[in-house]
Amino acid sequence: MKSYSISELSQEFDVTTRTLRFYEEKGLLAPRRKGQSRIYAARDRARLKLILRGKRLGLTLEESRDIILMYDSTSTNKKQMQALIKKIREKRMQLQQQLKDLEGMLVDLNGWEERCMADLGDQAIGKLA
Amino acid sequence: MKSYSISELSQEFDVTTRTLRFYEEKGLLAPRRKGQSRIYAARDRARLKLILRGKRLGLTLEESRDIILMYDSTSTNKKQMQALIKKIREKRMQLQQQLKDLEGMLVDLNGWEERCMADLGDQAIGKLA
DNA sequence: CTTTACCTTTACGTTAAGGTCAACTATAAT
DNA sequence: ATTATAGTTGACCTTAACGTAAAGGTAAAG
Repeated sequence: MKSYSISELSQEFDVTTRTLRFYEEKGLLAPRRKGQSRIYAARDRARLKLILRGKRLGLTLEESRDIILMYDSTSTNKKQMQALIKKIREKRMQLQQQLKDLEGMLVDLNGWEERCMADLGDQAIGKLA
Repeated sequence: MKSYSISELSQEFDVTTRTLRFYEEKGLLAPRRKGQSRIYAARDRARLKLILRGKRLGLTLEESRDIILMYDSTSTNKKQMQALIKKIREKRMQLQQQLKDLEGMLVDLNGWEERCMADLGDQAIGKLA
């Protein structure tokens, strides 16, 4: 299976090596070692993707860690599962609110752009007149 | 026109008064004064809404300020307008990426929930057997 | 053998977005 | 007059998510 050095991974995802070490420190990544150097496997790469997606959505690292744990969670006991489902539902509600916000903001931006373009047109016309 | 005291506004949007003063300090709000007390107008309320929407989407206050400035921007000169359009497009691209991320994450969450529910079902069946 | 390129750990610094606390001020009610 | 309620400024504190610098290990290349 393909594996990566810290600099390979950092370049691929455009983060610093410090960031990768930091994520490890926080329990989000767990590369194995070869000597003292870190070796990242496909699993770590996948996790990093999840973390970065989370970041783009404004999740904290802790929230991303929760999500990663969901990915990893092998079927546990009933109480734990129910707690997990509750968390999932909460997060989904929040994401759906975010979706609304996002659509609203896109509408705004599109409106503005149109307005701006129109104004630019007016100025051009003004020049011709 | 309706106006609001700092505590009215803070209660309506569930933020602290400190937060409102902080936003003012950062140039995001600009209530007028009556004596030494702040009086927020509909305009401030609208701005606050924008700020909070931005927050939910993970925007920084500075980004939200930019967006507010777009709202306020009365047709300026051509260079400025073009810069504005560029910014709008960048932001829109970013939001569209976010939209993808969001949909991806919702899909994941829905998948997990199903899996969890299924597992819970299995356990229930196990109890009956 | 030493330079070069990567890698390591340790540790202190920084920024954003407020929280918290202290010390007032103003106004209204009792 | 005193108490209560809402407001003010100023100052320092906190947390997350890294940045940055110091000091050094390791392995291949010249």
